[in-house]
Amino acid sequence: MNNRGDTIELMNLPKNYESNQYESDIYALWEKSGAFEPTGKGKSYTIVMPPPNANANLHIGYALTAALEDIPARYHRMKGERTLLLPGADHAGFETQAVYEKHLAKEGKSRFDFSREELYTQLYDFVATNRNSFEGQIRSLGVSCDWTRYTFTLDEKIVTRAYQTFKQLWDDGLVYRGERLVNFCTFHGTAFADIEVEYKEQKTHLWYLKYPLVDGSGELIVATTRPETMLGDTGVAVHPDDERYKQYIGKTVRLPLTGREVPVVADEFVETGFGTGAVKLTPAHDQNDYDAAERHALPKITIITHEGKLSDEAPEKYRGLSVLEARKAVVEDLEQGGVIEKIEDLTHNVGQCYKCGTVIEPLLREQWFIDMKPLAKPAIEALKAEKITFYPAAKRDQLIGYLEGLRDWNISRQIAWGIPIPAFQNVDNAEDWIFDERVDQEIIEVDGKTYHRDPDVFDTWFSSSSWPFATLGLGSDDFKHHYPLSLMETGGEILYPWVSRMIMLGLYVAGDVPFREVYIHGYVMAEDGSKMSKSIGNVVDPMPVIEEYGSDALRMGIIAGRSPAVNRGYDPRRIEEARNFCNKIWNIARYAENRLGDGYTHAPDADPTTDAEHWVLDKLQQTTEVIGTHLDNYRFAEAYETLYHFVWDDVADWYIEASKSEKGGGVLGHVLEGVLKLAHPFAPFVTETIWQTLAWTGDSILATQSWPKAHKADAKKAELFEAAMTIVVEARGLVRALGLEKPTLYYTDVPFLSENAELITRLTGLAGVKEVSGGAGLHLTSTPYTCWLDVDSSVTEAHVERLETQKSEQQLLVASYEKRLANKSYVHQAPKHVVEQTHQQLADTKAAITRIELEQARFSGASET
RNA sequence: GGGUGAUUAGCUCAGUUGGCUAGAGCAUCUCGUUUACACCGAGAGGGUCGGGGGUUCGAGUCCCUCAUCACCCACCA
Repeated sequence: MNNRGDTIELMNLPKNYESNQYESDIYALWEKSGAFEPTGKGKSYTIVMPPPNANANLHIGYALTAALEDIPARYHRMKGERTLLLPGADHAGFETQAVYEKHLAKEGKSRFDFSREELYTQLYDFVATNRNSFEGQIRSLGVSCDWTRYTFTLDEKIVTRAYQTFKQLWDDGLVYRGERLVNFCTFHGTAFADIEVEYKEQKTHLWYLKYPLVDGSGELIVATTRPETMLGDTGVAVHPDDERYKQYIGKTVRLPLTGREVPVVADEFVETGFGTGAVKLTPAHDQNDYDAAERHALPKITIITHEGKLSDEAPEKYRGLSVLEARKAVVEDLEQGGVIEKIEDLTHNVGQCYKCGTVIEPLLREQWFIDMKPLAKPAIEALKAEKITFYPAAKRDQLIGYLEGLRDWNISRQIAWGIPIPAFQNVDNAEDWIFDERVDQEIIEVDGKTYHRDPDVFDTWFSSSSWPFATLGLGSDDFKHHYPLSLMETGGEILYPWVSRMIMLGLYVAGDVPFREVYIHGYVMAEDGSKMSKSIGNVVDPMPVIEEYGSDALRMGIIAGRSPAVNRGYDPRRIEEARNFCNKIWNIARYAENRLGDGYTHAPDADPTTDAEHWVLDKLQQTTEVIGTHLDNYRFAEAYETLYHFVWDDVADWYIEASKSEKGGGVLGHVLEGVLKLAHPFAPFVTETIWQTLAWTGDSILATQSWPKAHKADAKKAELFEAAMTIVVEARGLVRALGLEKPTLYYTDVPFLSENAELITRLTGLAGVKEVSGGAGLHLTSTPYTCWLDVDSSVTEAHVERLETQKSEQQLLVASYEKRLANKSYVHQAPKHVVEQTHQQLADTKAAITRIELEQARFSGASET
């Protein structure tokens, strides 16, 4: 009668790990205990977390980010380093305002219904609500950050830092105000930096226009995709070497519709192969034309306003029309006048606002610019001197290439949600600008003169550039300990806008590179490999995943098999795999706790006695080293895989099974601790939960325990366990392949088998392992120890067949080894250890063949008699 | 146009400086009520590493080239 269920009630813990029962309590325990404050005595390890946008909930990609930042933080903390993982939130300037404007639109309002001050207050409240929810989500992901140092990008210390950096640039003459072409979104009413413009292919036409020469010597034909801009033309350019047009250089053409007379200039930017090789120049509305106009001192006529309408500089009949309306009207009029030579179809890229898709108009506007060349130079030098290590390494060269071609940076934004620019303009003298931090006032008096505040705010990235040292507090104790940061973990999309600028301003303001290492993560794509997007509706929310599978499972499932900077689809099967892994750890602990019993007292240095114990301690030692090396090199997926197979294959499948035949306890307790510690950076919740249930851990917290240390093990005894494993594997194989019914394994005079008899019996499902003085049966061929299974004669034919297959497989190997060793170049040129290895392989394989042949001989002899 | 990355088992992907018979998870097939776990155990099948050249004793790994895909940068008025 099986009364197991009735009598065995030993487990204190439920069978399956129910993550959602423990996670929030465990996080609260960590936070309450101050486990995440930088208290380590060793060297510093610091990550300042790229602050997520405070305007929305986190998406699944943030789970990857969280894991990539938290795993190294927990690992280094356990190694005793002074570890700081500093959290924050980003006001995300324009991003957030765009989100908020959508909210307003739903209520039938727009930003024009409010003053900038009113908008700012509303946005602050809007963001405050959202911050709570994503801070909770970061906790749910188990991120071991120090909340006491939490920083928001509009906190006073950050704002003040932005002012000071601006002032320093101002004093050094690196910031200037100038009228330049800016990328302007006429819908949002703000300018963008070059890298914020998104280019998309558009089908349009190429119009060929005839511009008559004033002297009557003919006409020039220019090609354009924007015929309406001809109203603002101030010249025509041709390539200086273009034979077709040399004769016209210096002459004058008369523009149709406006009648303005403009010069023909020679400029090398013209591509002779495109269009007609003659280019109309509209300096106020095209960057190339602007540059050419600067070189040839041509005037700039603004015919498009910031609202996207034709300006008063355009002929009266077009004024007030939108750009597209004007295009239509202009084309009609040109056709009437016979100016259009032909129209071709053309597909080309058009710059768009990345939020609303409005075509970006290059418009002239007074803005603050930073002179980037002097900032880029030291950054390039630092990168070339390899002061920062990149993962993957190729990103470094990419960044250098970017810095070498850098243009000046427009830091003015015409929005409400941001840090006001601390600059004031003399109301009586437009050229007179002063720096002043009294941004809460619109008008100030200085030296009897009246100044008016610049209504613009900084580009978000301007203040973010100081993030590494602004969060720590330049010159503070934290700064001394933690700057430069160890690691900057971020996505590839902000390599240019953020990473590059942090490096430049870190060097400029703080005098050193801001971080030693940069890890670029790939993106979490939708399951089918496409981009996740709200409009398509394939965005995965991490919270239900955590609810169902647990935070640990999400963390491990999402780093599994990922390489830096490579995009990959979200794979729920990996999450499930990791959930099962958590459960495996859980059940190892249940087994161990039961096995060790209430009377167990933990001794960290318990001596191994059995072969299996020596073996598992040896494995634990090796695994600790391998995981450490992987983590030191930010090979997260490899580290996780190493852990997974150690815990599952070595500990659970072999050691735990072996331990059932043994009495011990000390080593089991030690191995359990080792597993929990090694797994902790990856699966903090389940490991800490278990730690808290252990009788001997007292009030301690796993998160602040030390990383496993070496433990004595006898390599020879470990090898004996490997030998037992080999016997078990082959015996299982024979039992399966030949359909044997619970055979017995016999041997003669093998002490090691006597010692492990019970173990092998149970692991293989044999009737027993017995010593005899002699006998016949199926001999195992994979082990040098002489042992055999007793079987009846019905299976011998299948056995002989199997032997033949095995023999030919081994013979193929022998042939390949012999061929290799016969090659003199190989023997002489390959490294010694590789050649020696081949010799060893050859010997081992030959020995195996000898055993197979011996067995074959036994059976051929048996069948002959 | 320039650049980067990818292409390995049915699927999703590892494979660190060139060196054991190329791996994992999932899926498939077979067997299993062994005192932690069916979110489990034992086994099996499955790949000429995108094509073609080359370097090398040796190439999934390095070089050239072609093809396909993805992304980034620059833009042709």
